[in-house]
Amino acid sequence: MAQPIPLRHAQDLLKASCHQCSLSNLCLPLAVGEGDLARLEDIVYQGRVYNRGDHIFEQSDRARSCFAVKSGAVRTSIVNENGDEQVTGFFLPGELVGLESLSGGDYACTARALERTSLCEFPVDKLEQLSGALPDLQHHMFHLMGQEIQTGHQMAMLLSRNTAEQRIAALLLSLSSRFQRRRLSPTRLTLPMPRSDIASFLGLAVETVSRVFTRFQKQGLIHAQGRQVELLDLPALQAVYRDNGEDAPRCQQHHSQG
Amino acid sequence: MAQPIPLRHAQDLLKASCHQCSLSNLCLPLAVGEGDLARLEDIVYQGRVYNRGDHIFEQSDRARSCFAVKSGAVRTSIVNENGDEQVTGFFLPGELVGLESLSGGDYACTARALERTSLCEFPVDKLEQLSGALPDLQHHMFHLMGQEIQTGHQMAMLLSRNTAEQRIAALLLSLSSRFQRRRLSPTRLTLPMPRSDIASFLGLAVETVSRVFTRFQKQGLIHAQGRQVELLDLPALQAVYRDNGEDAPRCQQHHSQG
DNA sequence: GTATGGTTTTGATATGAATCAATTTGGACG
DNA sequence: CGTCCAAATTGATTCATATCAAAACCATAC
Repeated sequence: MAQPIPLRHAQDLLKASCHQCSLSNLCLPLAVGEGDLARLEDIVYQGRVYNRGDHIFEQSDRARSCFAVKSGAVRTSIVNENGDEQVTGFFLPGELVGLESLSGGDYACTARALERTSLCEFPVDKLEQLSGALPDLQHHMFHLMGQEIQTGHQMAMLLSRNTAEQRIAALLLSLSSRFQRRRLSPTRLTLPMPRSDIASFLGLAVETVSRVFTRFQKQGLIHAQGRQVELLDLPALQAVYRDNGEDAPRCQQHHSQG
Repeated sequence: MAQPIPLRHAQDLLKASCHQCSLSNLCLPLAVGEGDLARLEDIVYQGRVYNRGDHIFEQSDRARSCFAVKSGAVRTSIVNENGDEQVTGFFLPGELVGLESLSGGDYACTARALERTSLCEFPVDKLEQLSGALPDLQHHMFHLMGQEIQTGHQMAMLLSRNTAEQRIAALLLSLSSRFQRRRLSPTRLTLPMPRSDIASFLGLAVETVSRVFTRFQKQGLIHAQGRQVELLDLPALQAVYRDNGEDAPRCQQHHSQG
């Protein structure tokens, strides 16, 4: 049942046409010049569509590819030796999942679709080969991986130094700006993940996440209806993230009560 | 005073001789064939020696190089917008510091020597160039960066799911195996960092670190005398890391109450 | 329309680690 | 050899969040 790489039918093995992709300015194609784009298209497969819960790759399977999200959303998670799982990332359209697979060996995490999702698949060996030939692509891969390392450090900071409120504010703000990057509303979001995934990702209990959502709502920072979230006061959320309980607000912005 | 990149005297700008370096089997040279080693040596500078506390590079400075530790130890840290600092990593001989600098732009963290330390310096532009020419080197760079991303995820897991005891056990075990890689004793370590750095790295208060050390000592897991630490019972430490408070020990190992 | 199972919310309580406060240790240096 | 300052330890108390328990909500299926 669980295939390392999903079985594909012939008609699914479509060469992707980055030229026509609306995400090309967010995704790998942005790294290569018009002239070399064809060579990137040569190695990419437009994969099948995944339904909610479908696994894209599984921890410990041989790492063959990394994936770009075309539509939908992906979450990655790792399971430690004790068997408990932690969500390690959420990936939205235009973002690359499984960059660690470039380390060779096996996938260090499991990737699943959070909703109906379509992906482009980049076989690591070909991607590596092409990177050797296209300095711009190599540069961009280094860039992306470096970013991912930095994100990890930010995450460590968030997890070890920040309160539940700050962590959730940070996540909402991150999602907001990533939505904006795609020219979607930065204030009206539909969260692709359940509260439990948010909790796992932020190192909190589900109950805490729920409580913070209601607290934010009561404070007028957000309006949340299940997965529909409206960010009513971005500056205030930023303030929460920055100096949650701190007495002295650094800037002139302070959020309204009620 | 604070130089982005330390000033060097002419005699310090020595071409490194990876051929003769005892760490070549742990460091970048291991990636390139005997024939290409000279090309790597061409781009590496054997930097000056750093004293305890010397900064190697500073957050927000232009990222020009990454560094391999030859001897001594390095710690990296980031400072967030609130101004509080978090230690993000410790680097021992044979390990590469500042891989994120390959993302281009500025350093995302500050690196300082924890003790008298000597480093080799790899200018990122040249390293990138050479990676394009030497597939094995490129492969290795991807490998290292992928590893670093994975380490980040492990860290996130540790910080959000594990108790103080588990975090400290994990750190001691990590140091132990990294010492062993260098053919040093895996049980008698001299910690290169103060308790406060351990605390910051693991997201704990110094007091907690101190308490756990004494607790471990009382339980006969370690013998600690300041920075001198002897790991008396590695399997027990592993057990602590795995299933700290859990009722049912998974394996046959249970530690003695000493 | 009503049953069903998972998700989310809410409440009460317990607890691990932070914080505050003080003491001890140990190395650097005159 | 004693002084000094930073690092480390120990103790008492507080607090944020986990945990336990239950209710409410919501989508889907029947």
